[in-house]
Amino acid sequence: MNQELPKAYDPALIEEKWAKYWVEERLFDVATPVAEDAAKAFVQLLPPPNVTGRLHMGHMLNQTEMDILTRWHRMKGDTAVWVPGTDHAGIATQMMVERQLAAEGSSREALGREAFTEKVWQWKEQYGGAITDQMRRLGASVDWSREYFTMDEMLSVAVREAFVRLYEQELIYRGAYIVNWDPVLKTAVSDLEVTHEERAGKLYHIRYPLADGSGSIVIATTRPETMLGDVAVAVNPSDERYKSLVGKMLLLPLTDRQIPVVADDWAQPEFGTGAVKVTPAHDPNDFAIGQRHNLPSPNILDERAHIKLAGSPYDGMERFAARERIVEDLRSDGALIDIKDHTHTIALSQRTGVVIEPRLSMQWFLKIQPLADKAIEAVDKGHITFTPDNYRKTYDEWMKNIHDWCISRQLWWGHRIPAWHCGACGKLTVSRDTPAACSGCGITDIKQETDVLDTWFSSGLLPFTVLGWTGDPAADVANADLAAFYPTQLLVTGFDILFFWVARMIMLGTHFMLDVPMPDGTARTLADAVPFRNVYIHALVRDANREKMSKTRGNVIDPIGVVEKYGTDAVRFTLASQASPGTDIAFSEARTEGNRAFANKIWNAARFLQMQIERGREAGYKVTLGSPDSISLELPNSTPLETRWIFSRLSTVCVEVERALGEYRFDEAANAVYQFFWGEFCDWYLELVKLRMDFFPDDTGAFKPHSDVAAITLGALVSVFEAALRLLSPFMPFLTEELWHALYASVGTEVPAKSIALMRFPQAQDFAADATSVEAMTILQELIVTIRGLRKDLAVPEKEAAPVQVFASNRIAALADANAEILARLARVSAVELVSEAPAGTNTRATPNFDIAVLYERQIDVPAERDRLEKDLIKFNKGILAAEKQLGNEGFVARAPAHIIEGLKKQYAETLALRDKAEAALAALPPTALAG
RNA sequence: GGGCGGAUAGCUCAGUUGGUUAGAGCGCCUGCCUUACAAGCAGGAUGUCGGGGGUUCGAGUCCCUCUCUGCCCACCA
Repeated sequence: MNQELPKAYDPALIEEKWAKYWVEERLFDVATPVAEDAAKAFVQLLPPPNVTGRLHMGHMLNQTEMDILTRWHRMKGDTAVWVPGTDHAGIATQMMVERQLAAEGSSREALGREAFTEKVWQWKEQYGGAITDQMRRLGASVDWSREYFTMDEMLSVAVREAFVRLYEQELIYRGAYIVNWDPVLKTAVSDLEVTHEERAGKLYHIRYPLADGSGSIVIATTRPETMLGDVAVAVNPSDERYKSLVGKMLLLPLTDRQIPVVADDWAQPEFGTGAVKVTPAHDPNDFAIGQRHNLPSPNILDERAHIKLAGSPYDGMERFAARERIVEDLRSDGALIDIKDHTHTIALSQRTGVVIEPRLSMQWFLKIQPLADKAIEAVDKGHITFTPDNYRKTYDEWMKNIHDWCISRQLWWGHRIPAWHCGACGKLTVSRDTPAACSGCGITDIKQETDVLDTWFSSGLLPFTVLGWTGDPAADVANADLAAFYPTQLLVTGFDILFFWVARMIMLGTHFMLDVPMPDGTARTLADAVPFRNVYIHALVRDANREKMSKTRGNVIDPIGVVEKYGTDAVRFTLASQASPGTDIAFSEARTEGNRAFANKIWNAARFLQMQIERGREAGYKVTLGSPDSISLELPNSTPLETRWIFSRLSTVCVEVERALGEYRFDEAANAVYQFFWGEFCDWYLELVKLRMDFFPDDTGAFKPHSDVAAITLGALVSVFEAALRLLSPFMPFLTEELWHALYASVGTEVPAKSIALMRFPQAQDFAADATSVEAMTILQELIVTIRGLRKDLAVPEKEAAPVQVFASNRIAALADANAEILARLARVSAVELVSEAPAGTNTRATPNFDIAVLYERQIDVPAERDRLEKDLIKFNKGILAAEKQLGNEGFVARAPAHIIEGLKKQYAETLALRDKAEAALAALPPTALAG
């Protein structure tokens, strides 16, 4: 019945098993809570990965952090809900399928819209689950019953509702404006989807002659090909050079058109020639000039950014080819005056990398200012907090300079805009449901808008749409999920989508949820309309050399790869232990290896326990596992020192972990449990426990009579370990699950829950704090370490026991005497002799608390000892000097707090004593022949 | 052009509202196969806290400045 654990930790043997178990048992599904549980809700929305996505290190960090927090809250008794889902990712997914079609020799156009969309759905069904499958494998404790896809029917209805409401509120408008056009995707993209890059380019100086032949103006441009769309040349009204020319007509070279010279402040006299050509359809600034001067906006580029100008020799030419031709033609016409080198930033499409073409086109926009105002206020008033806090400023800066959001995309994959065009009267019918007829003239021959919505429009609504928001106040106020789970508590995400997603959720969340009354029917305030209360922005995961991971660099670390190599728990722990807010993470395999060693350490501690339990049982000791929340509050009188100590330490670690996780200091939390488990529980407690649990039968096969100490220790050992597993569980869910079940199996008790994840998170008050024992233990540890060090210097063989002399205060001497067994075990001491004065000789060591001597015939290595003492002396003297300087400083004595002064005085006295001893020891060293 | 961050041991990083003589992991050196663990145990070495200046009784921590280095935002042809 008691299955023995394999000797070495092997994540492959346990992880898949538990990952499957957690999902199949639906352990993390959360039903809509009753009111009192709603108050304890801890809700997070997973930043939805793209359906096309593959898990990368950033995801894994994000999910590790979210999972640690979710598991922690769940174990604390909160209603922890982590809602997973995937994003339809309009552009990315469409590109993916188009690429596939191209490989098959087909294309989206060949299929037609309906068949293509069908094809994308098929693709999604087949491959779209890859990333969520990876999440399952990594054990993310999400509520799979609430999994969503952004194009699910419920969410699509909500998107239409949101769109129509915004339209009705006159916050959505349609119009012809300059947008960022991606000529490869043949769609508009938002400002955020454009990146800027500095490149070496040319500034072309071109002469535009005056129509009356009286002269000319030389303009400067980086994009000569757009001259075909010029409608004017602008000069600054204050520019004396051109003042007389304003209002005159120019002959546009290579064409038969005439264009006016206009005066506009935009033209800067210092730049180029001070005269700028105006191409309203292909430059946002020129568009503005055109508006100011009532100029036409001829569009000379098609959706592929090829010249589209009927009758022109350039018609059909690709834009850069056209540029070359036009420059050549201008040159032969003598209109090209000069070409200067000119570095400037150019706009690139984030998705395709192609140069963005500013292009006048009909698009849908969201009027952002009213939404932004509320979103700014929500953060200003502290309804939403950012960690690290400096992102609040970044957010604020962006929000205050925000432009209207182009929400339409000329794609086929996505939420199709719910607007219908009427060919007869031209009126738009915007409607939640497919309208039967035009709302203007009533004809039935209306056509739905072909554009779809920007993916971020739907993801910006998620915090409330995933909870079933309908837009109908009566229904929404009665919606128990919305009541219990909105606002969500926390959003964990990367800074890269701060504007794309976080800011939009805040804007759309406050906008729509303000209209939904509170569950008790009262009006909702901004404080409760926000989509989340806290935003934790996590770091970027870089490679071990701090290089940004990228496909082109070829340094992308596949999380699944490292997980297979080291185990999910080790990778999680590595990420957590490096996740300090504000700094990027340099992911190192060496560190992961170290944490796999940690997992192995835990594993072997469990094996040790199993062995002890088994031996104890053979010797007739009964082991039980009590209720986890009252393990050690009252310890029997005969409880040995180290057990009092370990419970007290456990209590302290609980405080540290609780604080650290509360501040999103995953690194500090992870380091605290690591240090506790390895540095205290394993290194000290387990070693001391061996001393107490002498379960072995003697030569005759008989066992010793039962001792209280053995019984108490065995019980405590099991309890501490069980609690430690719970403490570790949010960080290393697989390993702790496995060992927790194994522990109960060896004790012979049925597990009190289906999973350790459903158990109580250890709390400081669950364990007896005992400052006296901690202090005593600390002294003992110091004694042991000192003796070990001295033994080493004396070259005492590890196995050999040696007697020691201890000179110390009565209290410490008594402690050493009373715990001679411990010294014997951990420092290989054969006898402790308390002496009344400091021992002298080369076999001694002095510390502030005690002096000790290891009695051993062999002498210390004299030159090495001299070296050591001299180094010590330098250090002591430095300390003494510093202390004297400070203590001699009147200002310090007068103003520093008392405890600082006392501390310094004490340390000063100690250092003086240590220096004297070191000097004496140095003087007492036998002379050595110096070798040169 | 604006804004934000970083510089601490060989490497990767912690370092609370300023408080005693600065830490961890990895790596390195030495000795141990001590029955939970060699993915281990024990012991050890290692720093002008980027440079300069200032505030303060006291600065890795606050201010100024310089150097180096990341990142974000930006419609100058």
